[in-house]
Amino acid sequence: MIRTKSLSLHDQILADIKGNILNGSWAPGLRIPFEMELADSYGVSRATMNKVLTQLTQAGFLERRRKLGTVVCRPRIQSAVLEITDIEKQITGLGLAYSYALLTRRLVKDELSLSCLHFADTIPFCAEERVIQLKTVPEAALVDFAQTPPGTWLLAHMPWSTARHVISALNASSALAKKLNIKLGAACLAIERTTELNGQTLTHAHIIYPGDKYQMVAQFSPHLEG
Amino acid sequence: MIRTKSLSLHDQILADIKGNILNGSWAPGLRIPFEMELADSYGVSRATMNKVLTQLTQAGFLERRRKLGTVVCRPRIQSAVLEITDIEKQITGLGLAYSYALLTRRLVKDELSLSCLHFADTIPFCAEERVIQLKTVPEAALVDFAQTPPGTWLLAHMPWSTARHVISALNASSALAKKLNIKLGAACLAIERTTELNGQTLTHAHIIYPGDKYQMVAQFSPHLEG
DNA sequence: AAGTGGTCTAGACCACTAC
DNA sequence: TAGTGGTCTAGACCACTTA
Repeated sequence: MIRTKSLSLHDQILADIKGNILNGSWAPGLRIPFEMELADSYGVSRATMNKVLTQLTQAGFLERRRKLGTVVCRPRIQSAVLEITDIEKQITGLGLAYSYALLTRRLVKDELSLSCLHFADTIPFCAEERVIQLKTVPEAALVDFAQTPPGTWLLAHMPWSTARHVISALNASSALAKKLNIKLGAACLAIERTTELNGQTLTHAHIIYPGDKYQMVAQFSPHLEG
Repeated sequence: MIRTKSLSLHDQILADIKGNILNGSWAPGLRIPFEMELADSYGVSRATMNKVLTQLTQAGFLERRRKLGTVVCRPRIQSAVLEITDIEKQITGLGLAYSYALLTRRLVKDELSLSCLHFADTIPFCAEERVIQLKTVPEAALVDFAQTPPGTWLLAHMPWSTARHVISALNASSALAKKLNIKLGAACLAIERTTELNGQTLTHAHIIYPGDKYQMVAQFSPHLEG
């Protein structure tokens, strides 16, 4: 094992074992040495070794069973980490100038409905339809969202929440085509995001990107750097 | 704190603290008690408390700095876990019958190019264009892939690897429309998957779903169950 | 200089499960 | 019943950062 300086013991060992799995030295199905044996061979305590093996197990590389031992898992191209960035950051990250326009704002019952556009260098980047539940976010009724995009405002004013994203493809309707300045029927990428807090819906966003201007990238990298 | 039986101490404490953050009791920016104080208040050792706080930090809920203390992070709707399942499992998971057809198979230089279709109840579910690098997977040259889909075969015969997914929307070309039995220009969801092993490209897959038949779901659930 | 988190150890007991 | 992983503790030393 190559010992890199200024890296903790367990991180070095983790990188080493992960390397064995990723380069094929430790094939899926292989029963690897017992925790105590590994601890001895690396010259560390069982606690440190356990920390490493626990992390690798949580990351999906290993499967452990008492008495049976530790086995290398079959790869499952199954869960990938999808980066869903704030729209403003998406655009400025591309080196473009960001701007924003509120199209409509309607307040019906306990729902605030917003329709807005996000621009990259004055070109429409995506269209957003947003519904905010005022029962859960009453303060939103007092904001006009003329300057601040609802996503940005909500991110700053909400506590932690969970979100569910549905990604789909659709053909641009005439209204959408006008908004985004694209051809009627052009393929678009749609992201529907439902944000919840304590099981209650906070907000619902429908964000539509022209298919030729945007694509999402998901990296399968089992929750571990390296 | 509610103590659920048959759950480890650190898991109980983790659920408790995560609850405080998710329900807003501990707002973003709040400096929470020091590790020792929390350990005392929960009646556990510092090591156990550290395990909990380390996990929450890795999950993006907390930020810790020596001397300064531990602070609740701002939420970042940023990384979501995207489930990218095997196509056969996708279809059978919907309660439909899976079948598969190989359309073309060409061997040029060190690349094996395949074109195939996946069916759900005899209806085209998605089209797959696949290129396998024979330099990295020489065994693939001997397989005819008439019965076994390349994705399934590769998953079973490859060691661990990393993958990068690019998700986009496109209008169906005439050739694609015929294959999938959809209208010309219909919006489709396209997934481009590049699989690497030790930095070398293993295989490249281009999978296209009719936009009205399939959508992807990504759940933002910061690497922790609950 | 002091205080906090980061890491590591040695030892212990328990729970699960193959035998 | 024996062996392995799961968990927890008490104590220690170090590293980083603020004061």
